Amino acid sequence: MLHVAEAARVSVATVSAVLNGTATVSPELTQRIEQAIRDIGYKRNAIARSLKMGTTRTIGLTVPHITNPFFTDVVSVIQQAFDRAGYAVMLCCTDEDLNTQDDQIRLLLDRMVDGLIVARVGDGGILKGIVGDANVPVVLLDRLCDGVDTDAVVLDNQRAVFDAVTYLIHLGHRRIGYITGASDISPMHDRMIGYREALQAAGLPVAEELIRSGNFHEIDGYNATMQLLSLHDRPSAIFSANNPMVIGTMKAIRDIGLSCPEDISVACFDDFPWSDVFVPQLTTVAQPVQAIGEQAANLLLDRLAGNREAPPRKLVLKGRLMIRNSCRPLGALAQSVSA
Amino acid sequence: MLHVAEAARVSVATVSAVLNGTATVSPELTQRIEQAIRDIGYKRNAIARSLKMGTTRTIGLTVPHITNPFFTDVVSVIQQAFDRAGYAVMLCCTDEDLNTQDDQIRLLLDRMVDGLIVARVGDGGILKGIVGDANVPVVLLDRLCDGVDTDAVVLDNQRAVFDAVTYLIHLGHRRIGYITGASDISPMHDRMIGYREALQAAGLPVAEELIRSGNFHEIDGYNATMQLLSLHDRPSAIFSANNPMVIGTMKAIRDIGLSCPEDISVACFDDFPWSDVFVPQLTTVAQPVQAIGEQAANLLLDRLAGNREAPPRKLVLKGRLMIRNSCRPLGALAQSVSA
DNA sequence: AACGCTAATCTAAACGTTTCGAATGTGTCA
DNA sequence: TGACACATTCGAAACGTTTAGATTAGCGTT
Repeated sequence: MLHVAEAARVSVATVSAVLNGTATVSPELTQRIEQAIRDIGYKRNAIARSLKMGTTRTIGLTVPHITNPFFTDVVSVIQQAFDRAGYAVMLCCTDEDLNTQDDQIRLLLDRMVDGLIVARVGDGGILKGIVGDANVPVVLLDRLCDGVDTDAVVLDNQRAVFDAVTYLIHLGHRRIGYITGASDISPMHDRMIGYREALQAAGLPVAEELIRSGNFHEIDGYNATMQLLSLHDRPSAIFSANNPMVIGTMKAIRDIGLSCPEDISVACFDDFPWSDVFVPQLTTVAQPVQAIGEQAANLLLDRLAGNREAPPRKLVLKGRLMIRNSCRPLGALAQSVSA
Repeated sequence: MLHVAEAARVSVATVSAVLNGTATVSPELTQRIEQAIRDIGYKRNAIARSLKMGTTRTIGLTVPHITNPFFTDVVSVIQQAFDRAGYAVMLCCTDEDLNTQDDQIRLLLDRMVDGLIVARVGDGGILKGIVGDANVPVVLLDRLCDGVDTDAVVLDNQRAVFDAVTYLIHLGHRRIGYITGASDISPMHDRMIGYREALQAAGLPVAEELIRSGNFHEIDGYNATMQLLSLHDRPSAIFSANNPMVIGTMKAIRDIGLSCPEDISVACFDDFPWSDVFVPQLTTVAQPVQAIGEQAANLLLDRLAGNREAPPRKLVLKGRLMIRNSCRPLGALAQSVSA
């Protein structure tokens, strides 16, 4: 900027003024300065600007796993939204590990991000400390957090699973296996409630041996399914509470020599682009990823625009059951269908 | 830092010294300073540090689409690698659009990223200007760029497609449809050569009507496949040169009332987690995503570590044909197999 | 006791912006 | 003609670090 000022024979203050349009400067000088900027190929140093202004126009985004297609899609939407608003996005993957998440949040705060969108992990860790206390607004994504009262956008997980399991019950299924992630994650907790309530609402018992818990990974889904299928009275349907785990479920079914939906019905949480391309076409609970991402971005952008005082806002969106052909009717229903 | 210095009754220079270990300071003061840091909860301002040091310990990463599973995986690997090295990653999606890419590269450079990893789009745009000229090292990912002579890691695309198409020919296929992306993207260009060479090596003609070009999206693959399948002498196999497009291919086959592999064989570029879970299990060319991401990260980290003078390094990795059951033998071969 | 050497600490400039308040010039009005 | 308002422009401080070079203190030598 100094060079530009010299070339245009003005002070740096004037250059700054035309750059930001913050004061009226004569057409003549404006012209000279713009010319000098072009000649020199000057680019304003955003770091220096950030230091002075106290804002970086950068936000931090942390997700457990970017390879989970749900998060992939949401990250993509969020990135686009902030891009439009002139913000950069720093992306971190926490690998479902609380220490990693804490490290990365520290990394982001050190770099003075203006805001944070967090699909949190564990019990929240340092997140609890920075919400409210600090000056950086936080939006929780997908997962609420005890003791962290801030903006959030989540799914009505309970209702979504309730609907899906009720659908299975209507098809005639009575013993429905359920594979979940760690229950200290709010969506997993809520989904579990939805499962239990659906059974209870239909007057069915909740058999604890049909409930298996894993750590979100494909291998966990595989092992859980193996256990369910070796039960002496094995389930006729399995609901898998997240996407990577259902891959494990499908592989376990294949490896054990069964097929879906003939021998066992499968439904799962999270839709993905291939859902209706292959056989079986999976019945899933689709999350409105576009809306989730946009709402999260909007909540944060609103705070960044200065609206700091509004009380925390919690947006709850609805899932949608995508009925395909991975679940088959049982008993009397099966008769009427095949007839 | 000023507050820490006052609390510990020392100068800021001394605080800086213990923070960075850049000078010997007495145990007594060290102790006092560390105590003050804890008391105050002081965190060093990375922006001010960046301004002074001229380095941000942040890199920029741009990819065309993060929802393409190939890029998802590579982004994930790269993010982890830089995380380990204490770098933050700014992620941008260019949406296969050159102007968007230029905007985002400018955004990243404004923010003074220390380096750039780019899966470029279009003809490179301002990329050409910043390589060599500027002080920020650039690593090309997946896609080379004419006129941009810098570090790169790519696949041997030509060979990979050559092998895949040769495999189809060995199965007895003679008319093999080929669906590609824009040919100004180096991988697409190279893959096309591999396709042509495989046919030529087998003494087969290259029928131009079997070659269709799209813009990487599912819908493009769908339309191209529709066209191929309505040819009066339709192909017996289709090779789709990227992942989103093969979804379109599968949907088109389904919608037109055919099935894979009975009526038409399909193979494609890029493996994905579901490849072997559903029916048909897709035969794919798997890229070594882990290696690609790590090598790209290593190339850049090496430059960041100060090795600026070494000539550009180009790493070419091998793809791997994952033979599953989406391609069936034809003619005499089919006889012997079914016998 | 004067000297030099080393180790520990500090002062102050610099990084590249923004912005407040001061300075300068021009025109208007009494 | 002098006073005043207004429009432009500028000087310099500030943002929070790092670091070169200055200063000080302690100690062993002669």
